[in-house]
Amino acid sequence: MQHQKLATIEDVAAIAGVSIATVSRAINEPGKVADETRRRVTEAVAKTGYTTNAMARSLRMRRSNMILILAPDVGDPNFSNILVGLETEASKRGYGVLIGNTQNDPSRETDYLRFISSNQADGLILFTGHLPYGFGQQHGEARLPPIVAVNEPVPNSDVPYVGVDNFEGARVATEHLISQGHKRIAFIGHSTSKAVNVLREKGYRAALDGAGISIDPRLILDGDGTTESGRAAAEHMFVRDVLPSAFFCVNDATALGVIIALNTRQYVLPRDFSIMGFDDISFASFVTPALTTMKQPRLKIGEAAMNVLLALLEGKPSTQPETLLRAELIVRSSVSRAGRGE
Amino acid sequence: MQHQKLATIEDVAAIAGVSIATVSRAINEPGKVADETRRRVTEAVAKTGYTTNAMARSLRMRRSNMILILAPDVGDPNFSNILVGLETEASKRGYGVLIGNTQNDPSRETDYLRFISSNQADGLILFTGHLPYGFGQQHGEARLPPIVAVNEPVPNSDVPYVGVDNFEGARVATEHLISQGHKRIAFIGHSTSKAVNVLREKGYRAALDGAGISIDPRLILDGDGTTESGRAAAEHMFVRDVLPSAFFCVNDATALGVIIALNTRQYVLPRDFSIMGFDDISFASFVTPALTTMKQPRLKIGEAAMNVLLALLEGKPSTQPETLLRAELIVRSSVSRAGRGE
DNA sequence: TCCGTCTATGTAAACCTTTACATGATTCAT
DNA sequence: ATGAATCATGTAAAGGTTTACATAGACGGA
Repeated sequence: MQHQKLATIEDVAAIAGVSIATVSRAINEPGKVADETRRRVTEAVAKTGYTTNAMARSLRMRRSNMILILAPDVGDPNFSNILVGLETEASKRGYGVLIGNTQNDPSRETDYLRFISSNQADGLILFTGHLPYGFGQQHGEARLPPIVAVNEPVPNSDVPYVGVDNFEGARVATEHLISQGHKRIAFIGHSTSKAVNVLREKGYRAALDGAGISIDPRLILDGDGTTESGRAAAEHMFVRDVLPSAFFCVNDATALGVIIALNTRQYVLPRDFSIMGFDDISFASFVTPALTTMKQPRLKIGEAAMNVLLALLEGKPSTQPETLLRAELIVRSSVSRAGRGE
Repeated sequence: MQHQKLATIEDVAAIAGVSIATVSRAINEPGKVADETRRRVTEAVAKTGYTTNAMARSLRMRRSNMILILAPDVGDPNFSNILVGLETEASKRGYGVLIGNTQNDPSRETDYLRFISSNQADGLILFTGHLPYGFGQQHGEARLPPIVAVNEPVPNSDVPYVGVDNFEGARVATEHLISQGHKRIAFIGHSTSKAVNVLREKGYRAALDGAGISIDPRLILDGDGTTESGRAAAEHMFVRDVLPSAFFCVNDATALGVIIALNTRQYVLPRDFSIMGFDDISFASFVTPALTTMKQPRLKIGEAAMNVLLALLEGKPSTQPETLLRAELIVRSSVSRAGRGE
């Protein structure tokens, strides 16, 4: 009773009194079949509950209508919201979504290639920022399928990229601080190694330039995007006693670190200092003070990325190398007007 | 150049000078093949970069080595951490993981059945708390594959369930409050419609019973698990002026609502009131005061659920109808010793 | 020496589609 | 009336495996 022998196209053909080719056509290209025949087939399908066997179809057609999504950490909330967009769009177009958690482990990355090399997936979405280890090796190794990178671009490649416009978002964020009267604005999270950090810093600089505010290098501090690095950077400023009136942090996690440092030093926020984050991760609205930040359009990023990939799969040449979506300014309470004329 | 015609088992057979049957055996049942032959096949595989076509294999073997995961909201952080466990365990055993976001939409649920009925997935993990709409209909409709329910059991069914032990967790949480000297402990989140809420309330009652504390029905308030319902419930207590010294909330979201209500009323926490949550969602450590709560073993839940499903797939009879995992008490700062002798 | 057993391998069917090509009927233009 | 073109359908191959069954050789015991 486990497997009650599902109806095949042959059963349908027998009942409808036609050949299996006609059944296939009636289902996939209804226009190519006479009205009366189509009716009989439809009826037979209904009677048997026939549903076409995806395996046989994939084998014959050499494609699976599946998309493989590779991410270093599937548990990352930032990822999962983008996933919703990816999945929604894929499902709309009849594609299924396969996920692989690489944990930045090369052997796991290689392992997932089997989905590609055995035709189990037609396309690939990468959150890892690099091609899976083992790709494009010698002959016989997995060929490159259509690929789209999300969040982290793949350097030195022509893989199309979809993500938030970090430069523009950082500029808007910094301009918001400027519009509140801030002139001494720190940037926490300088890093030459992460593309995201670099772009956001550029946006920060562009905003200050645009407002004719000269940049004080002592207000630009290193960070790696973690809460701890944010805390350490803020602490460092107090030790050196070079203080800003506002902190623009490379991301919300860093901003949280800054808030912790300032709270620890008994400052009242946002009276004494303003803080601006980037990302709008889920806890941003729960910190005290609630974090003013730039919201990543995660759903849209997912949808856009999947659409780019599906276009590629349909053979449409990739239109543009990257698709950038705007971040949205979310005003909460961690930013106030500059007080002491700084 | 798109498809460079991957090597097939036939190519390997030709190079190794054996039949395709032998190649298949050399790969899948190495013991059944002579050492020398096995060596030649292995060599030929290496030379061609052969990798078995999963579609053909699935077609022949009538199983896909894929698991379909259906969840109402894939973006839910609670889900995504469980997903990590599910995926890890599946991947270890050579299974792929397919995900479907139902958004509680019956038509989407039905839509995903195609994966089952076309043999694209061998088993099903359900987060939805009910069988997909359209299941078990008349003949021809999708047959039930092996299924495991996670987080929300499927009522009136024999679907095995894996989740946290809500009763036990709630008891431990309440006992913790009691151990801190609290006697007037409110329960926020009473509901007869959600299994989770009912179980947690039972745990709460059991702890009070165990400590010989009589239950004041006025301290048990309705809620649906949302932050707003928590805020409203706390507010309600002040209006009626029936006050506890501690709040045990059905989940962290509710606890957040209570904290917001108390902060708004200018109480100092946890000096004036203690608050205990359940779940340990990501923001729990960032609220002020940081929330003491019961941590769900999400990773383990995922792993356990997948293992139950895989056992089912291997034909092992389901051992027990439900697998309950213990929640862990996470002490932060929202609970303090009872102050005013209450 | 002969027979039965065991081992290693090969042959071919089955899994279920899609689709190139063939066929026969019908329509249309000349 | 005839040939070409169009249309609806059928036949059969191809897609790449796994595996039941067949075969043949080696081996051991009587």
